[in-house]
Amino acid sequence: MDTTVARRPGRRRDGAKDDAILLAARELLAERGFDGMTMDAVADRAGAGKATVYRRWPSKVQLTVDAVVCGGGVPMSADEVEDTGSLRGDLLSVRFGRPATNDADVMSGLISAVKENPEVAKVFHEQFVASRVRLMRELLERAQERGELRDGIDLDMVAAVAPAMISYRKMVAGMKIDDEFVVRMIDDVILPLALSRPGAAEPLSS
Amino acid sequence: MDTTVARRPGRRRDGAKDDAILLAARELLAERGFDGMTMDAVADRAGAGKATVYRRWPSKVQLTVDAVVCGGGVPMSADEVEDTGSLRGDLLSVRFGRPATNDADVMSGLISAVKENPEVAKVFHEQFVASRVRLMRELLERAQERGELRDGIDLDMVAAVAPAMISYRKMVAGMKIDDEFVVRMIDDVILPLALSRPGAAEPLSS
Amino acid sequence: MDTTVARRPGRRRDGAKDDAILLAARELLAERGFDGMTMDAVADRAGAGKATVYRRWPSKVQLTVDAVVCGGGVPMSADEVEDTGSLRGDLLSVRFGRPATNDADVMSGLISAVKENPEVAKVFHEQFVASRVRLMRELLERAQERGELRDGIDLDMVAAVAPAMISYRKMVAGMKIDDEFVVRMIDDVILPLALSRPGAAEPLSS
Amino acid sequence: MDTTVARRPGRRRDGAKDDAILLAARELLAERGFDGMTMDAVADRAGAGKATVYRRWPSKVQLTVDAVVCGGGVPMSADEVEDTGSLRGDLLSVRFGRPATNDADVMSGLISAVKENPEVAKVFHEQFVASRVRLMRELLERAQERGELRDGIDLDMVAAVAPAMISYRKMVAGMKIDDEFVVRMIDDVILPLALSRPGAAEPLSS
DNA sequence: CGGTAAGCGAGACGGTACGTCGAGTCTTAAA
DNA sequence: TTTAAGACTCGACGTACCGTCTCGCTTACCG
Repeated sequence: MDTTVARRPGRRRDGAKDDAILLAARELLAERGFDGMTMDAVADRAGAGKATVYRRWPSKVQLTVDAVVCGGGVPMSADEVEDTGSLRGDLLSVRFGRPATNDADVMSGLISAVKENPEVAKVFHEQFVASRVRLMRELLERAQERGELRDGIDLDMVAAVAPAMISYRKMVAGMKIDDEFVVRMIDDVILPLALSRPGAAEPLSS
Repeated sequence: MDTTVARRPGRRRDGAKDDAILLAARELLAERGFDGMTMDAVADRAGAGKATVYRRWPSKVQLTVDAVVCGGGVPMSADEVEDTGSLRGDLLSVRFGRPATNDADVMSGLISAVKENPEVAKVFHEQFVASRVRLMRELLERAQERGELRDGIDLDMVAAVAPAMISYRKMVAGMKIDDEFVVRMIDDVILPLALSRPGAAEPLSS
Repeated sequence: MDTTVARRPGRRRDGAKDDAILLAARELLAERGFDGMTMDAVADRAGAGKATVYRRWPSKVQLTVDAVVCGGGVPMSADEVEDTGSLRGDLLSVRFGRPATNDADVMSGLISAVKENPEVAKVFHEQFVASRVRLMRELLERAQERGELRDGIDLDMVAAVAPAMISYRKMVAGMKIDDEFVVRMIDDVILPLALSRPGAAEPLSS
Repeated sequence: MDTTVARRPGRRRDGAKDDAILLAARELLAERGFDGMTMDAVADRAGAGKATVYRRWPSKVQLTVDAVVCGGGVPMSADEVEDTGSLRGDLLSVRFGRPATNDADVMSGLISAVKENPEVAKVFHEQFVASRVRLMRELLERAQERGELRDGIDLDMVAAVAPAMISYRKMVAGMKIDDEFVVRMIDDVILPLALSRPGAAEPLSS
């Protein structure tokens, strides 16, 4: 076992630099978009040399991905979401897309990066697609155990609806995601689609 | 007699060049992606000089937008969609997103463009968001007149579901849009959401 | 004689335009140099279209040559120079380079043009080299007939000295040609070189 | 201890690149002329990127000036010219303008540059005017000490004659500078002008 | 405890695309 | 048929950015 084998000599990497670089990248991405986030600017703002940046990340897109990923405040599992007793309550407590203030600003910057590099696409997909869909699916399954859902529901499809509508609104339509929209989406789309009593928002509690 | 003020002199722009340039741009965009779509290459393939391209479009992103927009094979109005007698039939005959061979390849290039330029965003939004949502809404209204839809439906929200799911799948998830997906989306999401207890869903609530 | 044969139909060339174009060219050449004198600017200032310019002159360099040539106020022959009775007097009355105020400004613009086009070089040579050298030579011959010159003189070489020194001073050294310089050149170079009595400027009149 | 202020960090410019670029520029200038000397071509031949070229020279004309200047094979001082014992011998051993293979091809490109930029003009003047005139003057002074020169000579004017005639012949007349011309210029112009009745000229005045 | 291997900020490097601009040609409606 | 206006092709210019490489310095381990 060479877990600690003869530690290589030389100066160790400054762990704080990773954070500084990621922060600089996130800020610039949000401020100026993907193209505006030049590597020189990132290094400069992070107080680092370009070589330091490239020693840690092999390319701009990889850095971008990590910058975005590291800031993700979205719950990754239903365990992190308190059980409110109803699907509606659970969804409202999550309020997709809200927590990470500029998640979508940053996400749009990634879209082009994703196209170039399949490896990035994989990471991106996991971070921005799968995790959200998975969370959604877990919440739906929790509701299903409660008996809230109608029969014959396609959980995979339904779980994708909310993430799709949110990212579409922000990235494609360019509109902001406020509480009013989220609530309306939940009440007028997700719940009618998922629950067994179409008109009733809280069917089981009655 | 033309009331327009005595046409100013000089050679008129060659309308055919617009088409040639847009076509070249579309082809290159599909073949090589946004970054691979060099302005020199576009001009070259179109048999034009770069100056001619830049006389018509002020920047690469503007050209890209138009190139994508002009090739849109999506029907812009419900009048262009034959009335099959049912919402399901109408939707299947449209199959959003399918006709334009590689909308998404092209669209991803636009996302960054949208961020940079509000003017681009406006055009983009109209072409890629509003038109599809509008078409969807018209089809829903047609179904409503037939009495297919359930009461209290939020047409605006429902109309946005299909476009959102399709663009999300293409751009964010990076998966392709095949017939199987479209049919499943229609049957498992759109119709359950819109119709007044269609097919198998109805018996359950009785 | 077909001086008026069945006059061709259509609009006749506007003779005044030639002058306007040449004037514009000369002005721009003097103001901004050869590169700064763009054909668009020439056409614009002359109130003409570019096609009109190119119908009359086949290229920028040709126009430049003509623009320079047309303004040339240098005597082309010794006949135009009054016989003052001495070489010194003749030379002073010519004062090479002085008449056309910005001859050399314009000439320097031509140098690069000359390199590109042998045809231009021919015209240029005739206008700026041969004519001046020829004039100089004729004045020297006139002096030789008077018996002013020393024996064994190489007229061709001596005739080239003054034009060379003047253009060198203006184009290469970038200094201006004033009376003081011209007089000094005549008295300290040309006359000592040409006359039979080195120290005496008016040898024969004594 | 070095009093120089703590060298600033970063990779230093590769001095060899300057030479490579200048050489490439000189070659291209000679092969294709000023217009044919593309900056891309210079960078390419020098094995450099365009940015590297522009980091060192702010414009094409500046580079051209330096390219021409650096290659000057003309002696800058009389000390570099062996004392042959006579003015004639000294002059023949210098043979102005000959060594630099194609000074004039290169020089013509500079003329326009000189007009645009006073800073360029300054460098150009020093390199192409002052140095040659200075050298000539020193040779004349050496001759004067030997007692070769006639009295009352205007050294400044005489020193300018040869440079003027050579550049005039090359740049304006477009003729080449061969030995025959140089020898003739020396024997028929410079020496008769400078010497106190040398050879054949002396007997005539006696 | 001093050598040495690595990390560091700075910035030059090769490449390559962008967007501008000039020369010379061609096309149109009007004169 | 000529004119003014201006669009056309071609191709160079100068700028900016990416990812790499090279400096001189600093940091830490290891013999």
